[in-house]
Amino acid sequence: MKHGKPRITHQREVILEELKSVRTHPSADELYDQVRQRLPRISLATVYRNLEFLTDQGLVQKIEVGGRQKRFDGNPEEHYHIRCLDCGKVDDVDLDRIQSLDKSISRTCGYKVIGHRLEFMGICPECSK
Amino acid sequence: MKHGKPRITHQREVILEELKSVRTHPSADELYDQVRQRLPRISLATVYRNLEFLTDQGLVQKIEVGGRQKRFDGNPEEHYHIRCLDCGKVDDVDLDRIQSLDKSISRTCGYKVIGHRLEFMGICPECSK
DNA sequence: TTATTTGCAAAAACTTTGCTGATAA
DNA sequence: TTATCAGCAAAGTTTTTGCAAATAA
Repeated sequence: MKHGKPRITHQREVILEELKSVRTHPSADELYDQVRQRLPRISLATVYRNLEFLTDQGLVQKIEVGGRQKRFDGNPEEHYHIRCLDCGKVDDVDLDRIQSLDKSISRTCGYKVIGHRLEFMGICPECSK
Repeated sequence: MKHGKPRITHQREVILEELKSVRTHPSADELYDQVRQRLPRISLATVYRNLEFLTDQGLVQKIEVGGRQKRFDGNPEEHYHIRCLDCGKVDDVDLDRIQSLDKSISRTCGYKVIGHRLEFMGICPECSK
């Protein structure tokens, strides 16, 4: 974005590995806690900067679901999520991306449609009990 | 939520009127600027508190699209939005709510599905020029 | 060597909260 | 009258940034 050739730093590798190792969709500070178990002296700013970097590189994705904090997903493929309205957990949803939506909206709204984001909301099995 | 019988204050009325009067989807501070033209001594905290109140009452809705700030919509009916990736503007999208999605997800993911949110992303006509 | 990255601290951006006086009913 | 609400200021939460030291290549 603003710099020259990116470097592969240890922090960067560990952040990517840890994010890819979980199926949850952690916020930056949750991932920070996780990464600190391997790199106790890492800073939260480094986690934020690298999550931004990895997102720009297309290696992970930033997901902006409801709630206050942004979350990150080790799977860069576009897919949909469901969020528990009780505990806030975010899971993946098994539904093919609906390509036809973008085309149908392009025809009606005057925007150049680039993509869409679909998020389901519900109560997870644990919270349902 | 925590109080007894709500009152109809002047601030509350003006905030609701102003939000209903625009088709944009202002953030709290944008609406604050707008409302201040009629109530110069209102505080941003009052705007935040009343937007929360009006949302709880189902008179408006809080929309949590991409970007940093939450936005508010004077139309409480569920509908979809499209956001310009260039200027950040949010418009309504003319597409019926896809009820079938919730049912199909209920069958596959174990969640009790309550609803969904669909947001399109694109470039608005002005930014396309 | 040297340009990029880190850690730290400070700032920024956005939102919520405590308190006292004002006000709707 | 009185419980709710507003305004103000302060604090809380999340994210970003400036800078000097560390480091990948």
